[in-house]
Formats: sequence, structure tokens, C-alpha cells
Amino acid sequence: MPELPEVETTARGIRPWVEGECISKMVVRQYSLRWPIPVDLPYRLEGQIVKAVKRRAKYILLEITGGHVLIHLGMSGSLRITTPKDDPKKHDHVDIFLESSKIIRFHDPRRFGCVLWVEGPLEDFPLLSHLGPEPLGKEFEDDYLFRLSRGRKTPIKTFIMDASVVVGVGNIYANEALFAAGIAPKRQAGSLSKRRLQILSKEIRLVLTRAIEQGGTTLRDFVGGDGKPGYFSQKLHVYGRGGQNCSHCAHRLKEIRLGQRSSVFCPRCQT
DNA sequence: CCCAAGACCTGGCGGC
DNA sequence: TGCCGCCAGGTCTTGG
Repeated sequence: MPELPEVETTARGIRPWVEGECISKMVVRQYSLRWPIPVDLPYRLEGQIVKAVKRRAKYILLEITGGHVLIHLGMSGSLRITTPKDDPKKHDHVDIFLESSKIIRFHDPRRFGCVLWVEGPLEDFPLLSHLGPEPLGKEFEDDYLFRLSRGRKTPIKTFIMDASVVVGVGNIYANEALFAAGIAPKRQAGSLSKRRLQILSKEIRLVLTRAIEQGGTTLRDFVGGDGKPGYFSQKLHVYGRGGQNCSHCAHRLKEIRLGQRSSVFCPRCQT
């Protein structure tokens, strides 16, 4: 599922059901995720109050006294609120039971996700310590991409998908933001002007903001529903449209591979 | 330091 | 139908 908008939508969706609630128990049916779930995590969480539900990059963080539960949804993960009446199905790997009788359920067929324990400050944790700024935060201002990209030969698409540069830009929205900015995905990052990179920054913020707003329309589905945020409800101009016509100039959209990821662009609009 | 490729894992799809 | 290869929203790790 998840690019940043989906993760943010998930955090917002579960927050009202989770913040301030006490964890009664945690049931793990599959410890083997991208990294093993710590065997003592259920014991550690029992009886603790969830003080806050936070997001950093594509991680969801449940704050309790002394640390955080760090959850990543990988490629196929989801998190939703359910109840004990709802029997766990295949790939429902983790249930966190709340005293309110709600359950936070983690589902992940491909098991690229993770559920880990972070003791102490978040910024010291290895998975979080090298992350770049949030794309919707103040640090990601207009000339940030320009400053960071000087001398870099990597394709601009690979560059903006690098979490040490800026977090939260996945394959779908990288394609969409580059289309909106009129920049070809394979252009060397260091070859782009300050002005063009300012436009790209703006389009990254815009596409993510719009997608989060779209996700917001399905928040009610976090209880009882399938837990999947509204993903494709917004219009995608290039992603998944290789071979079709450009929505702007009607030229045939081209599909190439960059760093193993499919990249779709309009050869006429994007240079 | 920079960059490209490999690795992890399951399910769905198109083609034969 | 059934099997096979390929592809998929991520990102850490490895090796040049």
C-alpha cells in the first residue's frame, strides 16, 4: 500500500482509537517480518498507555513510557482497528489489544514490513538516524534540493526517492511529481537548475498534500472495513499509464526502468 | 562518498 | 484450468 500519504492516512485513522488507551495484550502470530519482532515486545507493552500515535517518514510510531513501537508497512502492509469478534485471517500477523476492546491489527502478506521496539530517543535509532527532512515540513524549503544535488550524477527520480535526501517520496508520487514539474526522470540531479528544482519541490509537496486529502475521505473505513485507505481515488497522470497518451499533449507515454523501478514519463512534456 | 544491483516475500496477472 | 515467469506501493545491505 503505502507511500507517505497512505501512512499518514493510517496514522490519522487509528489515532482517535488508540491515543490515551491502555494496551491489555499483544498477540504475535508471525515473528518473522523484515526483521524479527522482539520476543519480549508483548511483555513490554502489556499495561502501558499509548501516549501518542506519530509518523516519521513512512514509519508509524506508538509512543509509550520509555520508548516507541515502530511500525513499517513495507510494500503490502496495513494497519487497522478491529474488534475481537473479527477472527484473524491469513497474514494478520499482529494484534495489539486495547482495554477499550478495540484491536490494532497488522496485516502484511509480503512481510517487508516490521514491528520493532525503539528504546529512548527516536533520533538515535539506526533506521531513523539517517533520514532526510519531511517533504511537508519547513526544512524542505525551495532551494534544499538544489543545494543537495550539486555534483550528483544519479537520475533525479532516484535522487528524490532517496530517504536520506527527503523522506516519503515513493515510486508513484516520484513519477507524478516529475511529470507535474516537466522534468525527465533520468536527468542527472546535479544538472538541473535552481528554478527547476524549486518547481519540483513545490510539485512534490502538492502531490503528497492532495493525496493525503484524498486519503482522508476514507478514514471511516479504519473501523470494521478492510483498512485500505483510498489509494487511487486521485487522478494519476503517468504512473501505471505507460503506452497511453499524455493527458497534457496526447504524446505516447514512455516507460523505462530506473534503479529497478518502473518509470513512466512524457518524452514531450518532460525534458 | 557515490552509485547500481541484490535481497527479502507473497499474490495476482498475462501468456501458453 | 494449470503452471510459469514476471511484476508490484520499500529500503537496507553489499560490492564495485
